[in-house]
Amino acid sequence: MTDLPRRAPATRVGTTPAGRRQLRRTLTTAAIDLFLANGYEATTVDEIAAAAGVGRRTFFRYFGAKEDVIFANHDEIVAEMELVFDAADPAREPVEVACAAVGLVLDYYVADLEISVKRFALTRTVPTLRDKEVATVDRYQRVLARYLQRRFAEQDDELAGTRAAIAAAAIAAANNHVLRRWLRSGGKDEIAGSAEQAFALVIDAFRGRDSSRPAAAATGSGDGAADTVVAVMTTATPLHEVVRQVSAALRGADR
Amino acid sequence: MTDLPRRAPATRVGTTPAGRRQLRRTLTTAAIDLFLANGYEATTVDEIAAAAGVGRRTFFRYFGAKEDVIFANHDEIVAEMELVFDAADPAREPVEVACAAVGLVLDYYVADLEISVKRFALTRTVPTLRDKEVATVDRYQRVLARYLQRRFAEQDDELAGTRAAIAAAAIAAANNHVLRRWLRSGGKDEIAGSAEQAFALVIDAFRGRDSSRPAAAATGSGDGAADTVVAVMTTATPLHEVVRQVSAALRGADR
DNA sequence: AGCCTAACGGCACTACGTGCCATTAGCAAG
DNA sequence: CTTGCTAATGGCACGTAGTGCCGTTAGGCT
Repeated sequence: MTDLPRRAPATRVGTTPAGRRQLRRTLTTAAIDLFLANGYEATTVDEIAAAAGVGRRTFFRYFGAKEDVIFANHDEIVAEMELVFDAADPAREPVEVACAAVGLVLDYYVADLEISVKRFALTRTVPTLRDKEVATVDRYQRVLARYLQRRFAEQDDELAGTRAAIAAAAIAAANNHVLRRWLRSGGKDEIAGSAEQAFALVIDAFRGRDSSRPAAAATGSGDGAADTVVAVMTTATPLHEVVRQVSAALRGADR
Repeated sequence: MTDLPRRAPATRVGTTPAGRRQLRRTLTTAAIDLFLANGYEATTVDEIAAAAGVGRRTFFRYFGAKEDVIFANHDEIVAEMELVFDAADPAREPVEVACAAVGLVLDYYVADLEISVKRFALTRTVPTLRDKEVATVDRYQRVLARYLQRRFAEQDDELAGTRAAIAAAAIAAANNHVLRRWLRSGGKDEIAGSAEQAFALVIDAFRGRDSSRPAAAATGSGDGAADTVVAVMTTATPLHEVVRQVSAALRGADR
């Protein structure tokens, strides 16, 4: 008789994909702000859900665990990385392709500066979240390693597996290092250049030794101790392309 | 009156360090066997404690969390790695020293083949444990990175931080790759040789480049829509240095 | 023999994560 | 407009991890 109805539920936003995305984001921002204000452990899922205007049970339908709430969309990024692999020029250096793919992670972070910086403050402070982030990075890294392993195996590299694992780790580390430095600056530093610089270190270290590729950069060779390379390009050329060209040219010079 | 005493507690083993180590090990092996038999999630801490003949509360005095029980002594390993760094010949290649230090991890795993193999079966299967292991590896990696950063900075490497992070990741990845392959073979494969081989890949990739000096990149600016950059350098110049110069030049050209 | 420190067990409590179910918003069809 | 269906949501209950607290007592010391 006096069955008090449980409660009038808020409007049903999860029916449309856009609505789901919106609510996910609302939950994420609410959680981040609460974490920063009161601490991660001290914040309960109930509070997050209440701040977002939904029930606790709904929170767990959107995020499998409390710690997941600040790491939005790693699945999307992985899927996009796979697309990069599929679309990549098969003649291009595998490590370069992998660097380009992992660069997508940077893009995602840059696109959401506000959240990225706050998340960084949390992952630096809260061990649980740090570990979770490390695990996330490890997933990217395994995707990279699988791709590199395929490519290296094509090149008859008898150490393809080992080299792929090492190179993937190096690429992920380069990405993370640049990313963290940028986040520590609050997103103010220049990032594209330092990313290219860091990736260049990796590419330089793990260049395949399948010798030359055609290059737009000309190599004027002397037969002295050090050959000379003259590269001409316009400032409209994206930096990563510059690096690719110069790298190829130097490789062509049997460096 | 009939105050039934809580229970006759088992003999108090934790008073001596040797006793504590023994009980830790008992808990670890009991946990591993239960995990393998019934699954990680399905095994409760109560069951583990009971199997080891102690109370649930005591379990949490020995391990901070359920997932920690299968990862014994990472603190010891880190401490030992620091010792290796302190005792290392300062003239030796930093990356080599770091490889030697991380080799200690291999030693620990080899010394406990039985547990190592079982733990591996778990970390391969249970996501929670996998993530925990990844986090553990990340701690080693940071220790390596700090050491390498110091050493690289001594060598006036202006990219010491970046290079250290990348090299540390590569070293850790090499170690893990070899370790996992060995564990997958049940500890039957030869390991010392493949470890040397993998480390050689890393050492080769990150050999110190104290030889060459940079060549300046000149920026010839036109005031058209796209400026032109002419970079002149020798092939002895390491690629990362080339990139740095070009990047700086392009940035200087108000890119 | 008597004390003292601390290892241990038990209890209670909070919060996470999940299965289950009733409710009902939003939509499609008549 | 009405009816019916689907699924998003909220509430409830339950198991369990992890923690604070306290009483008990083993093992060592004087």
